[in-house]
Amino acid sequence: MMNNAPDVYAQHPKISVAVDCVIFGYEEDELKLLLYPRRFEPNKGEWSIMGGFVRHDESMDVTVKRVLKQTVNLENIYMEQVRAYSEPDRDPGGRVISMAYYALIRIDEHDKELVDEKGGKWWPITNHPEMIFDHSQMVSDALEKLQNKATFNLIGEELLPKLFTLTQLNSLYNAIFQREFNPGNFRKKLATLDVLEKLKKKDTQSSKRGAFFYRFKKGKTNTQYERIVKI
Amino acid sequence: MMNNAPDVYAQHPKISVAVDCVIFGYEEDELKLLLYPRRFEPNKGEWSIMGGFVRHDESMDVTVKRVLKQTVNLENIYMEQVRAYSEPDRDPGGRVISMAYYALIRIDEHDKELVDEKGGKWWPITNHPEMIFDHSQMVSDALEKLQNKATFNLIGEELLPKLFTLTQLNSLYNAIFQREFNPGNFRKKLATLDVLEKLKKKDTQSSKRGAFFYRFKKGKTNTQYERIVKI
DNA sequence: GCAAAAGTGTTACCGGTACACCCATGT
DNA sequence: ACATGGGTGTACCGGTAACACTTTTGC
Repeated sequence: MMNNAPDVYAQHPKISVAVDCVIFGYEEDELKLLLYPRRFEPNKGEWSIMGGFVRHDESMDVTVKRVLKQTVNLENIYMEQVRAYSEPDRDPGGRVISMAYYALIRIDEHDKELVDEKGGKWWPITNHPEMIFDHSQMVSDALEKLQNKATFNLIGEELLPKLFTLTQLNSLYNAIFQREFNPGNFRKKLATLDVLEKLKKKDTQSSKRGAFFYRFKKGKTNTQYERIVKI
Repeated sequence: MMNNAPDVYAQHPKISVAVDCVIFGYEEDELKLLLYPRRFEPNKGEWSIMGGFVRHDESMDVTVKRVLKQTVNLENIYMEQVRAYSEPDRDPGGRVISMAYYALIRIDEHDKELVDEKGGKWWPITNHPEMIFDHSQMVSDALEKLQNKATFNLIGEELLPKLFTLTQLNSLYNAIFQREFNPGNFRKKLATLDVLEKLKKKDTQSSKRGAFFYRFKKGKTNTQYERIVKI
């Protein structure tokens, strides 16, 4: 396409390149991921994460954005590269190199009808089915990346409602790391970070006393390098 | 090639896929990287890291191994994926998606003649020339990855001689992080890790008293999850 | 009053840091 | 003897973990 001369590039093999995106959401105190039944052979009907092929005019980031738009009808999603999977025989249907990503979305904001239409289903990270090819590996690598991210940045903005309580944030961290952080110590740690803004309003959904709502301070998002939890 | 039926895969674009490898070495108390003058247009003669195209029957790891064999004539090299670079216009010569890797080698063990032949040159990480395309970005991303690795694993086995002193290891860490770690505290930290084996022999090259040689314990390599240095 | 979740206070401990100091040896 | 790098000891400080305790409110 861009070649206009006898070209060293032209003699090299070309390969189908895809992205596969682990879509994480948070609901009912659980970290969940969105899986789809594969729509064509090979392995038709088995569970997989959503993916798409990289087009000639797209960077991989753009491909993922397009896939997310088509999948959950959301834009401006937080996402991150996980790693590339390139074993020649990883996909029995043909030679495809795939770059895994993970994305964080608010489950309550996504397009449920669109997901239903394509047979998508949210699964708890602690209890999901086996997936095609190396997708199970992608999921576990993505979770590891997410945990790493959550260690050095206070995440939650992309997964929680815009207003949330410290208890909810605590529960999110419990779900991500699959362990219980001490509520007292967790909120003391948060207090040192200067990323959250306390509001006057209270959430009375889950307690009689009510818990103050918080939100992320503008401009502080994803700019922290604090260590949130110990490894 | 593997297609044998009307195939959904066949309709998708195919793209040239390359790997580019940041080769790190350690010499004269400095972390260095190996750069080459590009051998063809566009940007012929400008500095670049070594790369190669992924063949149909190769995983990316295998491609890197092949490139390293051809470049420095070494095998069984420690290497790690950095990230993918996929902007459509990143390479003015054509559409190429590149996966960046870094590799760690012992400078004194590599094939200097082979490197010379191709115009390769070792540059200190603190003072290297501008590179083609996004290679400068690859180098800085690779260094960040290496620092991250060195934070949670005691590295050195791949960069230092088989026998080394704690002072040398200290200097390596200084070079990687571009700061001075306190020698007393550094060696106390090492003592808690149970990865190094103290030998009876002493190195008398750089001091009158002599410093004990150490080596990495078998089986402990790259299996540590300790935090070596604070971020 | 009591249960239940929100939120605070107290204390002990561990690990990092800074830095002073001792050790061994060639010249 | 003294300079030089190797190596050890110590004292302080801050963050973390464990956990007891108080607050608020609906029932």
